[in-house]
Amino acid sequence: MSMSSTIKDVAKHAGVSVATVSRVLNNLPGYSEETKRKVEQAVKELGYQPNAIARGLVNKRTQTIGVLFPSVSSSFSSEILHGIEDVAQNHNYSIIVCNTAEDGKRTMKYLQVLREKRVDGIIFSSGVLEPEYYEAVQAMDVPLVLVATQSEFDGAPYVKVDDRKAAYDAACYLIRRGHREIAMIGGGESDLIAGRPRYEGFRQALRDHGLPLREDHVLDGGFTFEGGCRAAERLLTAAPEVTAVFAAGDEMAIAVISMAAKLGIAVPGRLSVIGYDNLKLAEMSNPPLTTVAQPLQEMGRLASEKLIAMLDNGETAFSEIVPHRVIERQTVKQRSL
Amino acid sequence: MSMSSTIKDVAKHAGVSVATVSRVLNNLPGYSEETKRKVEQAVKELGYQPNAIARGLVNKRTQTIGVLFPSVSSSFSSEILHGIEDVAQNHNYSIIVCNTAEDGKRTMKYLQVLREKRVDGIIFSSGVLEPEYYEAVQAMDVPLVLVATQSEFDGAPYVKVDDRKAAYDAACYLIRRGHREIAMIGGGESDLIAGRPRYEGFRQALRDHGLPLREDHVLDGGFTFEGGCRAAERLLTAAPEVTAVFAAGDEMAIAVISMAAKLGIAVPGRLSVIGYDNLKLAEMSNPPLTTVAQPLQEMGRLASEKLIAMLDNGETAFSEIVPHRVIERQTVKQRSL
DNA sequence: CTGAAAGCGCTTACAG
DNA sequence: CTGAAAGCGCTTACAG
Repeated sequence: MSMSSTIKDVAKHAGVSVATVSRVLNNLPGYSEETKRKVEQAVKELGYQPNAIARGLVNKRTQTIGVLFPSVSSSFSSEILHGIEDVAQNHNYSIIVCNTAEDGKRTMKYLQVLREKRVDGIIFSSGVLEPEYYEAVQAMDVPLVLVATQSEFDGAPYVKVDDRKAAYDAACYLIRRGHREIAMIGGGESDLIAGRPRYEGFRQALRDHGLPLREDHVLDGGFTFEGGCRAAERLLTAAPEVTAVFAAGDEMAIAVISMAAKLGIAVPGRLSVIGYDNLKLAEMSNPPLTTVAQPLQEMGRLASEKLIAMLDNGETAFSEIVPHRVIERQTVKQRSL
Repeated sequence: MSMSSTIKDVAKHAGVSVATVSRVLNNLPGYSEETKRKVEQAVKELGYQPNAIARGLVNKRTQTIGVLFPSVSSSFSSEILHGIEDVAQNHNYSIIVCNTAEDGKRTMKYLQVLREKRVDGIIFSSGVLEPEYYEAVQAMDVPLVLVATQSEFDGAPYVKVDDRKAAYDAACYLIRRGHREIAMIGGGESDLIAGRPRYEGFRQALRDHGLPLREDHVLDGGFTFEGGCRAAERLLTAAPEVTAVFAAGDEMAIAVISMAAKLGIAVPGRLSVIGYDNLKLAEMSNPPLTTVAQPLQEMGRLASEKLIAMLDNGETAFSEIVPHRVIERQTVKQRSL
């Protein structure tokens, strides 16, 4: 094939200098209509494509953003990615996806790669931003935005839901529906981002409604379907008095439903369940899952917009708490009091 | 912050030439242990990070791969992406994700961006490779690998399952389990990649077993949950005689289950269903979904490996049909004959 | 074993 | 309105 042509070829072909070609290509001022025409003609005839790498070298801008996910195949991450990618693409940025697998070594290696590749900015999704990570991005001197997580570091604005409040609302929803013996399956107290705060919100709701807090009704499902199954089995066999459970993640909620079915417990007939996230599988659940929704795609969009505003307009970004809301479907029953 | 240092700074600091620094950085021959030590020392002291953009400009290699998906938030795509990303990362390649949204304009625009950014290769996932797309990547002169799709173009090796055979096997499975009145909900005859072939396999299986082919038992669910619901509703209300349905996609299979539940039809008691794909939601289904599995993550890995073998070793890649298999869970019942 | 120099394909003062 | 030249940060013959 024809060797891909360069700006030099275009200049020669059009009978002008490379400087002039560069100007018309970049819509800078300083050339006649006539030269513009000649250049555009030459570009077309040669099928010229600018080399973004060369451009990046001089501009020190690559028009690419690095995005770090703890897992790239989860429905949770892909929704966020979708939002990020969409606005990025509209603003002429490309996305490099990085799967950290929640592994420190891998994360640091990726940060290194992103640095060498000179990405313009970084989005860090849903994990804890270790000091080590933070320092690494500080060192690369590019803006950082967090999504579905938060941190106390300066210059690390985040966009997320108020987890505590969302969990609080989930519990209140159950209480309003007449439930008194409510259990919770969460992601583990040691997870300070998505674990602990939801337990706290849950406990607070019970307290505020004068309901007794039974710690044996508060379990850890580790945010996975399997963990949710184990926790649900333990709960449902040991505590027949509970009429409702709040699972702080849809996969765990689905696990509760599955386990209930296996144990012959009707949902929502004998057991109500409310989830968290509103993943796509929530509406595909059988019965369809009532859950508190995080606007994941929108969160991705916002994070992307904030980062790009910093990049393109030098704006400073502020953290943003996005609204959650409970989506009523068919897994919660109204109990007569 | 300190301006990020360059190879020149390192050279000066170590008291050698940039050529020498480049050599030790790239493990080329030609320097004493002593200089190597000095250079490494300087690198460390300055916190030097090579600039991959500059390197890319001269090497004409960016160590990045562009991956095109029709949808980036589907469970299907994310599994493939996961596999691709994993092997890419192990071979020092980064992934730029592109969401084509199955839109021609968007796809072409992305191809253009990938060209300007000088990606080393392209993976095209699960859609039809239009001639226009093919020509665009031909013009960029980089290797291309297809995954979960195929095409007749030269130099477009693919890795996929044998859709026709997989559908054939799904139907056979149902037949072996004693079913005679079998329906199918597919993705539409006009989809030549994942639609038509599966209908063909299905029909062939019935024919080979001397079962009558009722075209009113063959519907189009468009590969979506909603489409699956509509098709299932139509089918289940109009054809009470069917005892089993093959849904050529897990989401549609789940839709059948949901619709059956809504209609008071027990699964698998009165209706058996087998899906296709083995997405994560298949095991979370209630009851757990029997389905024919495509090894999506592995397919992504293979595609990535093939592309990288072409890139790094100049190997030529061949198309590969990967094995499918039916995963038995709990939605198909054995009927006594 | 080592360095000076050209070159990758652009952009951007600077001078006219 | 236009061009010559320097420079972005590397790699790679070439010469020694």
